[in-house]
Amino acid sequence: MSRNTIYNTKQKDKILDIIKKCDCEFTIKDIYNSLDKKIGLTTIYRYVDRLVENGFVNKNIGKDNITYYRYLESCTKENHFYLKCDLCGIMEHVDCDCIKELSEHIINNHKFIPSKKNIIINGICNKCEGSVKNEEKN
Amino acid sequence: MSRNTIYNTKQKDKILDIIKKCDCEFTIKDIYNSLDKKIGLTTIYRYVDRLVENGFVNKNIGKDNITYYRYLESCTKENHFYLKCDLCGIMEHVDCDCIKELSEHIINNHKFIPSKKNIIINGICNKCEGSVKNEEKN
DNA sequence: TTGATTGCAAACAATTTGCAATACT
DNA sequence: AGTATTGCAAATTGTTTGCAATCAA
Repeated sequence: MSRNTIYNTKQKDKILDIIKKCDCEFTIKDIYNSLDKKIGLTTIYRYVDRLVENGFVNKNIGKDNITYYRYLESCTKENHFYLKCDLCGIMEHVDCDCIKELSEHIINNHKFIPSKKNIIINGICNKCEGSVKNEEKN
Repeated sequence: MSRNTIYNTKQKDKILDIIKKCDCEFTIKDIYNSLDKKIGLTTIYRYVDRLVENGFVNKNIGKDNITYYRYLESCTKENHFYLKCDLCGIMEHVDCDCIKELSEHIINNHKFIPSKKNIIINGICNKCEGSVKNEEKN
């Protein structure tokens, strides 16, 4: 009978350790390369995927076409909110009441509980705004 | 001598046509499958990549691990806003002033222009709420 | 003891590259 | 004519799967 018990292992500990130390984006290979004693790539993929599913880690494609992950650090704290630029890819963390207000509104009016870990709004950052060009689309 | 001239071709026209008609996310295969007379996959990849580079299309990885693209044109149109359930995956479209207000706040206070097309807030929908579990990160 | 996890090798899928043929200006 | 573009086949890369061995509870 499946009981869905979760086991703690050295591999998971080690991987989470490394992830927590990256204060920026990381790739699966970054983790692999940081390991003194190697862990199977498969294991890393599987565990990081789990963290993504549970909302502790964010996953996205960089301009260079590489898959990057980010530890959404303070997931136990309230309302963490990021602005992600579609052009340069920078993800800025914002701590502002506006998000708390929005959350409450959504809960009350839309019957939906927003994640407090990873609210990410895409758009265009200040730096990139100037450089938005209107070239032809060819 | 390279002049970097850009040529218009039937293939590009056709691809852009299809992209513009999708008012939501699309994949490379979506485009390919929409074609009556086939265009090489390579060509689609190359052209869509160009659109991404030029900022006309946004690219990202979905929860399902598939690469999705979005035509950004209609950033000038209405606020499009979705609530996406992390558990069942349902993405509900919401038309509400709260998002307009938030947008304005972000523009004014955070020097960031939110995409008006693809604001997606993750969380847990009403139906799934009951089944929320509080597992560890293992 | 039981079920979860690991890690290898193999399978798979998505994307890129080389290159000759073709189309655009 | 000269350069950009196309599209096929092959190569490459990233990720997943099957499965037997191992480990945590």
